[in-house]
Amino acid sequence: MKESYRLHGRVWIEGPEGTFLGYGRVVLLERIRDHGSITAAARSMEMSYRHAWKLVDSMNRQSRKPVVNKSTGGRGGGGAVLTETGEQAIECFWSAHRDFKNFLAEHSKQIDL
Amino acid sequence: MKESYRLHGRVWIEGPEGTFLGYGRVVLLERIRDHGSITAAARSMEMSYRHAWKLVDSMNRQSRKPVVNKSTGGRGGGGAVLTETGEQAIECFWSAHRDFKNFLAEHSKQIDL
DNA sequence: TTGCGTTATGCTCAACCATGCATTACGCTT
DNA sequence: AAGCGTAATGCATGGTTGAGCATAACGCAA
Repeated sequence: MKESYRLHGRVWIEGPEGTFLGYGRVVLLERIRDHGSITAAARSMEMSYRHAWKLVDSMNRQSRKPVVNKSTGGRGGGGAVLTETGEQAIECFWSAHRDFKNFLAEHSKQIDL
Repeated sequence: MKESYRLHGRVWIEGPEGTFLGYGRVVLLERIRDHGSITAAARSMEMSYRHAWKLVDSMNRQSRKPVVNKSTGGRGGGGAVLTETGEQAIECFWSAHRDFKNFLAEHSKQIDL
């Protein structure tokens, strides 16, 4: 009997103001690291800059030390750089996320309906 | 150091058409069992009858055997009764949900930021 | 036959969220 | 001084979701 039912779900890290790190936010951080700007990062994942900026702002506000350093003006107009703290945040989330995926796979087998 | 960050999340059972069983749906099933009608169940949890009906319909469509038996007209105008299959569905979800709660609590301790 | 309470279903409205656009601030480069 | 690309931010728009209202169908009771 094939599994016609599967356990799905989502996890995120909650901070003082609500969501601190979720799947989309972490991917955004990675894109910022790879592209060097919020603009390019947002575009690469088909997210509006407006929204991306708000997410970064939310993460920075809730983190003791900034997750992303933003600069305006200058050489290429400015940009955004992932900090060491941001790198750790990514690691931390993926770790929990990986365990969660295993959790879901394991429990999907136990569904008998 | 107090846990200023905690892992949160949601789980649900996915069926052929998408969500089959989630937290709200299971609570709805329990209320139907306790009240004997979709109307009363919906009211008891401050949900519109419109929405509650759609959820029940969705669950019945995706289940091999109906989760709720509905009848129109008659003694009290009709009503809704939770089936044995529905009872098992509730059990199945709470089981996964309970394990998930433990998972979240356990991993919340491991967040170091 | 009339009345009642529930299921069943369509339609409109409000809230929320993200998109998209417009505009300003910024600081290096030329 | 002028230009460039990005951060920063307000405002209008569109899509989705559930609430709320209106109405019909149903079947038993009085």
